[in-house]
Amino acid sequence: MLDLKFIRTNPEIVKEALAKRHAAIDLDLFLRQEEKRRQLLFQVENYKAERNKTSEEVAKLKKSGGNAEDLINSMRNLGAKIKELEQDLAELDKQIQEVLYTIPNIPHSSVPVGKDENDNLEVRKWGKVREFTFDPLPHYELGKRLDILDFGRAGKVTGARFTFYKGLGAKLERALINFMLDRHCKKGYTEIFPPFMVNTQSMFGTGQLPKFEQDAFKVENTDYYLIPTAEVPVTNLFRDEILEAEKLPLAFCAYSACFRAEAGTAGRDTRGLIRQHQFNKVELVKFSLPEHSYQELESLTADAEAILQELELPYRVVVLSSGDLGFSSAKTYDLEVWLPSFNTYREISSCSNFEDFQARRANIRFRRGPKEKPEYVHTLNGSGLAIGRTVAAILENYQQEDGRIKIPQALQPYMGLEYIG
RNA sequence: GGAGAAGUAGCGAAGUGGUCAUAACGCGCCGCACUCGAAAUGCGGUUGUCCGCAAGGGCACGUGGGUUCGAAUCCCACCUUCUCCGCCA
Repeated sequence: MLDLKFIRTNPEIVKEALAKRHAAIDLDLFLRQEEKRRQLLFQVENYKAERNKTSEEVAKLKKSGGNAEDLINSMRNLGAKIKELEQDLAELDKQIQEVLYTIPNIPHSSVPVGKDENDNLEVRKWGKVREFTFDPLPHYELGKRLDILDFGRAGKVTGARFTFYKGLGAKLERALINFMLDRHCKKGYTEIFPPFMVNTQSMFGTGQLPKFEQDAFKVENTDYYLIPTAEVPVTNLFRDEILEAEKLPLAFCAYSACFRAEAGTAGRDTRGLIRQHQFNKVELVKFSLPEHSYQELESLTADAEAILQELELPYRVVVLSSGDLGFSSAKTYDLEVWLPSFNTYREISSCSNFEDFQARRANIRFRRGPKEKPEYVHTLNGSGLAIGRTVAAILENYQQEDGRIKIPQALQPYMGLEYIG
């Protein structure tokens, strides 16, 4: 969420940001309400100051044995008036918050202005796309033939967009999780194994709520949501806390299952591992000083890229245009891996700098020194990487003419073999 | 799920209707003094937030309501933690 004071003093910047994102929010109405709120607040506080003063006099009078009846009677009206105004204020507050909570972050100046994903800009490309001497199969076809992925029975047992991994398929998934966590830990990330459910407050803190409720799975009769990414529990680790500046940056990596309702994607990527209601992911999360967050974004992105490089999977990096940028993000790089069956690059990681947008929602702050005012940290995160899509990429890119799958060199110690099949 | 206890500053803790909330007292932390230096000792300082150019004022004692002229204090609901019982991997 944006700073209310900032919106008030820089309405033009906010309007421009909203336009870049094609977000329809009536900022002028919002600002008028906000003005009204401040007037009301001022009035209520004046009344309260009067009440406090009089109450003190009552106390003094009673202590010295005097009669306070008149004062007490005169205060009855004031109390009622305060209560009434406070109700008005609460109502106005609610209206303002409803809008405030749906205003997206301001895109960073380096973000290309654009309409949608078609305006994303390629930043760099890595690796050589393989030339096949035979017709490559899609990963779901390979998975079925090798008997390592079972989509049909998952449909029976649970429903569409779920998968059973089996035998070496299951082992490959597990090997990738361990491989990625090991690599990130070696680079200084602290491993976290988070809860896979979080409460409403946490979902609000990272920006999933209130706007994107329909994308999440809620556990009935509880205040819990299945996490759509480990970003949510890990970023909320320090909610309502004040960190010491010397401890920053903090870097965490976390494996978790991720649960997404995938609302509005009916008919898209219905086959295979690309779009599931449940998938595994290793996530990177950083808490940074504001002045370092953009260099942290570069290094976090590089850390995610390093996994693809070690696995020798061709990929490219794109910077998302303002129209494609996520709600909470100020700048996002997507890593897209080459998938032969799609004959294109598909997203396998998304690395974002949220600046203080999440920190303000979740109230995560730091202090530069004793006596200094607390400031909001900058939060960042990125997939490092999505496991299911990595499995798909390995199956497709490493398939052999005889139907076997070669295991990437770096992963062989984790798999204990060179080929599946 | 049942019974009991507790939630106040970084930690421990006092306060049981009004001059006790910039919150006693203790520990910790920071500064100063003493010292060659340190320990010990002494003195001082140590919550956050909102409105306001400022002066000044408001709010917060787990959370939300209620009673009252006035609530940390009384009442109700909820949350969390601890102890015991039950169940369970």
